Parts: sequence; C-alpha cells; structure tokens
Amino acid sequence: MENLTEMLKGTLEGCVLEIVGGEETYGYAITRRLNDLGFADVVEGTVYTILLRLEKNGLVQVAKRPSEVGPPRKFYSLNDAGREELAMFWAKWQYVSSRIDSLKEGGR
Amino acid sequence: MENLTEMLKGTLEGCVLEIVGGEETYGYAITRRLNDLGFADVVEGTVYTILLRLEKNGLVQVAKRPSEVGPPRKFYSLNDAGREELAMFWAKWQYVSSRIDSLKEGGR
DNA sequence: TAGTGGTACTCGGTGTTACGGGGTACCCGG
DNA sequence: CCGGGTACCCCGTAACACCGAGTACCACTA
Repeated sequence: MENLTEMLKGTLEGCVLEIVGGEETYGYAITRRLNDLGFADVVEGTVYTILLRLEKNGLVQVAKRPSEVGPPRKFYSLNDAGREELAMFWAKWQYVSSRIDSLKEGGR
Repeated sequence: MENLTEMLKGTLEGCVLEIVGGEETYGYAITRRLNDLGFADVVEGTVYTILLRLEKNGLVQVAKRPSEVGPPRKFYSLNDAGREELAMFWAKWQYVSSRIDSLKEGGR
C-alpha cells in the first residue's frame, strides 16, 4: 500500500502512545513495531519527532539506559496525562472512524 | 467532540470525494452534509480548498449553474480519474483502519 | 586495525493539509 | 434599503509526517 502518510496524520501519535502504554519501550523498537504492524514506511525520524513532542507535552516519562548491542536507549512510559491523552485518542478514533464508515455505507 | 481536525487530515478529501461521487453537488451543500454527518467543525473554507484541489488534480468535472436562492453554484461530479481515486481512498482507509483497530485490540 | 553493518538518537528543512478570517456577491423579506 | 441566508474565493498560519544528514555506540571480520 503506497503513500498512507497523509491518512496517518493525527493518528500516528496516538499509535505511538498506545505502544508506549503497552510497555516501556524506546524509539527504535517502536519504529520496528509500527513497521511490523503494517505501517511499512513509517521511518525512524518520524517516530523520534513524535516522541520528542510527547516528552515536550509532558505525556511520557523518560529513562535512559545502556544497551548491550548499541548506544544507550531512551525508554518511554506513559504518565497519568499520557494515559488520559491515550483514552482521548481512542474516543476520537472511534468517533471519526464510525462517522467515516457510516459515510461509506450509503451515508445517511 | 473537540478538535478532530488533525485526525481528519488525509481523510477529509476522501469524504468529499465520496459525497461528490454519490451525487452531483456543490461546496456549500457538501459543507452542510459533512456537518450533519458529525464533522461539526468542518468549515466552508476547508471544503472549497479541497474542491479546488480536486479540480486542479483533474478528478472532478465542474458545471456552474444559477441558483434560485443565491449566487450561482459550482456543481461537482467525479470523472473516471476521480472514481479511481475514490476506490483507492477506500482501500487505504480499510487498510489503515484495520491496522489501527488491531493495534487497539491487543495489537498483534 | 580499519572497515562494515546494525543499533540508536537528533536536528533542520520541506510539503501537504485543514483552519481562521476576511472579502465579494447574489437573493429575498421586512 | 438593509440584514441575513446562500455561495464562492484567497491568504496566512499551525500541525504533522517525511527526508536527509549527522553523530555515536557496538560486534564481527578481513
């Protein structure tokens, strides 16, 4: 599937939030996770951008820890604000996707 | 629901395409349609921006016709390229939304 | 020991998209 | 004749994802 990028705007951040909410993890692994999930062309730079934004907005907690196979990793986990934001994201997603699906099905 | 705007990026154009594909219609009516559909804060300027983009990209056919209740309307309908684009949009939507839903459900 | 490839993060610039606000203009009823 | 609904357009702004380049750590190998 080519060029999903525009459609991901505004949802990719939520996806990252969900992944981080599931377990404490770091940028490089999140990118891999997204790629495996089917978002094949999501690229590292994008994920790091999102993570820095989440950090700036106070939605995550960060812990730097050494790795045995490369440079140190920045592990992210959600704080309360982050969990709240995540819940909000899913509410929005449900709303938007239901609207769009209803438009698709004859759309009344 | 507040501030869905970011989540609509990349999908709003598809929604307009779908509406135009359903019947020949014009900007002002499309805006109303979207508002009724639940996208309450989609605003006229946005729809016109999209319509002009569709026109520029050769996805629609345009016909100006007088109105009995105001200034003339620009009626839009899909051409072959537009129908193709619309089919593409729904394919992308299905793909993306299924991926995101699967992420939501435990995400394997 | 120099080189390669995988791991891991950061930054600056770019393009696309939707919004906000203003402007123009047509039409009808009071 | 003037306000409000109808109808369109344009310009500037903000958000978001991408791209490319840079830095740096580690293990393996020739």
